[in-house]
Amino acid sequence: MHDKAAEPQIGRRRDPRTDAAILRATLELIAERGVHGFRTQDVAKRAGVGKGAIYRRHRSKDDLVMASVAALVDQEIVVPDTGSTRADIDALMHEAVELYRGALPGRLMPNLVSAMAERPELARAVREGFLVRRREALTAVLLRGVERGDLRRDVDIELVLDILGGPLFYRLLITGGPLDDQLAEGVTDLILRGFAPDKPTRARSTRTAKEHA
Amino acid sequence: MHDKAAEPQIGRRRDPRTDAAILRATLELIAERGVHGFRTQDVAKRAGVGKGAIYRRHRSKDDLVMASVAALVDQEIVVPDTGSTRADIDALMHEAVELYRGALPGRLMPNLVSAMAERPELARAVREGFLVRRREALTAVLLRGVERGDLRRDVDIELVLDILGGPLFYRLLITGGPLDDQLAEGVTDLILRGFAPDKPTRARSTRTAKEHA
Amino acid sequence: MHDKAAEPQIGRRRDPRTDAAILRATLELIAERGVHGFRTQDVAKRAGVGKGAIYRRHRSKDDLVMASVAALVDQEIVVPDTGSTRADIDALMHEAVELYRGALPGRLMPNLVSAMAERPELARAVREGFLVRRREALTAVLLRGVERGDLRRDVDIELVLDILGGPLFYRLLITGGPLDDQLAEGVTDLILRGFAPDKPTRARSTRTAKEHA
Amino acid sequence: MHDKAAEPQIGRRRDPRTDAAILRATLELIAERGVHGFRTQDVAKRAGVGKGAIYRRHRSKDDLVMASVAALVDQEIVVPDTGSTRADIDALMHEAVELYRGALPGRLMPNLVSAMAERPELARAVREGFLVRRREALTAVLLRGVERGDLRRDVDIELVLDILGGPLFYRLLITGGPLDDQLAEGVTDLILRGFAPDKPTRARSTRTAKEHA
DNA sequence: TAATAACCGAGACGGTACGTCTCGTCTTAGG
DNA sequence: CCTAAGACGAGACGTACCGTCTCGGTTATTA
Repeated sequence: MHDKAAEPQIGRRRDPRTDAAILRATLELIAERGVHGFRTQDVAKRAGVGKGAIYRRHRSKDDLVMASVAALVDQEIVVPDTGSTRADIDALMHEAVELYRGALPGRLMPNLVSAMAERPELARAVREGFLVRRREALTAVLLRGVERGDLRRDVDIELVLDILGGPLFYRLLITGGPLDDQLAEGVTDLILRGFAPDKPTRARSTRTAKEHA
Repeated sequence: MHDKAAEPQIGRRRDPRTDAAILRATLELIAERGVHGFRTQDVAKRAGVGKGAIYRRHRSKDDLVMASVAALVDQEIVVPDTGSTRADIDALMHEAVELYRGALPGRLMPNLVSAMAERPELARAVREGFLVRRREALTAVLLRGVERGDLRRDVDIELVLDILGGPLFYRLLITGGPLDDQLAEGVTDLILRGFAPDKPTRARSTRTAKEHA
Repeated sequence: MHDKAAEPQIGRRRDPRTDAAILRATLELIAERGVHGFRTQDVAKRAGVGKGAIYRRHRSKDDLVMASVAALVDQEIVVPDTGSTRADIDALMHEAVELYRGALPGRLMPNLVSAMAERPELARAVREGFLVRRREALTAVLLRGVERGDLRRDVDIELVLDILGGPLFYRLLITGGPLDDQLAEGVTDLILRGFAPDKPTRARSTRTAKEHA
Repeated sequence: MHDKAAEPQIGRRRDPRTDAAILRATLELIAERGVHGFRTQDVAKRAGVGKGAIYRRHRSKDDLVMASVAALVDQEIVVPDTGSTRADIDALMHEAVELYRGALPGRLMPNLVSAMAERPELARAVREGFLVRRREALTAVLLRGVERGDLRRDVDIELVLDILGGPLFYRLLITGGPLDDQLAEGVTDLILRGFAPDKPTRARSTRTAKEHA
């Protein structure tokens, strides 16, 4: 958003429907013509607003794109609690796969990456406003896994998070490989196996192996 | 290159130093201002050439970007063969970490990602001209690991490659986390442990643990 | 004025101080920045009112300009009657010189001219509401001069009026020459000499009449 | 013109046909839609050029209008020499009347006036580049008239020039009165009669002196 | 006294022209 | 035919301004 300052108490208030219409039109146009293929004038026309209304809210076209993406991904994350560490991780991973397999995030994420590289404050906003929530949810699940004896006590949580998320983004952004359940399950499986406690905790590891089979 | 056809035999010949200066200036400017943030005019000025010289060689700005990147990544990859699967993987991973920690590729990659998303031919060029070679080197090492009994015979090579590379790009592009040896070794370690053959449980895992320590 | 209709009998009445403040601010801003150089928003700010208050009174910016000018020039003209034709003309001419030498009308007039050229109704308003009164006063004086025998009976009053007023505006608007008493007296003198009755001077008036015919 | 500086010696030269096409299109559009009623984009389209070509030559729309006018009025003035002072003055006056009666100058002059009031350097340019030539031609004719004995030796040339030109502009800009031969001849006649040498008629000058006192 | 209606300042709104900027091409004088 | 410099046509961008509308609140007349 352009003005994060508190709303002025006098004068006509900004119409929230205009806010929404602008973001909505932007997302539609990005999906139709690509991030650099649409015109601000088209956004204005489709949203039924003037260009001024757009630029009052977003300081540039890039900013508009970013805000639209942010609005799109601004959703609650529920920490799953099925009783099974594997099932919990799987739930979050499948959710992520679903999200990025969608048309819009798939087209937007690459541009977001480039914008983040050039604008640190945007990078911070995306990380703190979006990634952190997913990472916190995963962290909660992983810590329960440790408590439950499914994961080693000295597991490097940061590393696990990057291994869970990395391949997903790698395929989305770089290799173009498939974002599917197989990926999600392959990674989850590796984590559970690779970071399983060393000890002779047989019963549990057996169960894990069974679930995999 | 714009004209791959045979060089004309008459008239003044193109100066190869001009070719190089253009590519070099382009890479610098991409790193400084991003793929969409630099201007062809700037490339001309920095390279000390006219815009004509650029467009005689590259048919568009995107083409110029592609050629520059191609020139950058056009380097040999040696497949390491130390006798130890872990050491071989580590060698390749450390090399990659070194590469992306460097100034130019590190700043180039985020911009490249966004450009790739919009230009499939650029994406293909980058994948085939650059990634594929690293992946093939890793694949060779992994297959030797399988032969050697360090990895399961049914290991999903594609998945392993994505798990090896994913976290690296994830930190570079998204989280901003550190690109260091700890990351490289953590991932290598996980792969070797997670995809270790099941049966000969004890001896091997012990050895693996030792190597890690 | 926007609504010439009778004031509504219910609701809050328009504040006459607001009426005046708007006109005053408009005139100041026209003088400062020209007819096309000021903004309605500036008028509102300087008058301490909202834009709505302006547009409730004037249907457009041009209308506002017109009303402001009308308010400015809405002044009585007294027809002088000293007994001397020369003194009467001089009185009116000096008054005019004084008026246009002043800051506001002097700066307003050039802008007004351009606005008049594009808006016939403004031109008419200025002519009828302002010029006509001066011209009528002069006409009265001139007709008395004719009766008194100071001017020829067949004098072209319109032409005399334009010769009296023209040089004044010419200097104000075009040449930038001085608006001073010397100008006023020079023109007055010429009129009295050039349009003096023929009789007392035989040779000359005959020749003039011939040439004119 | 935007850049009065010397043309750079290297690079492509500005196309003089583009210069002319822009001015031509501008004049046409002014005639069709008025000075403020046309759009720069329309000029570009009609001239078959890009907006850049316009703004490379003229720093603003107003500047473009002015340059167009300047091009229009940039014509040689020939000093007439018929042997008759009256005929010489008449020739110049009729020429001026013809000029300002035309559609374009008639529509442009008012705007020029307003622009001159706001931009002293424009005012100077118009005066020195255009008015001065007419005034010099008239001055030459008047001085010959003095030599010839048709005008008083002590005639105030500046005043005469303003009386000759003033009524013309007054009607054009203010009163909207007719610009016709009658006006030209009436003014010429008055000058010749009013500034005729005193000598042959002593009584007159005495009387005039008395009235003035 | 309460309801009603028009006023008020502030400022967001839709619309539209402006002037800037960049791309990829073309033109010039020269190597 | 190459080169550097820079003008060219095209068209999107972000700004500025107009005249309208909305907001919370005030003022005056009617009921």
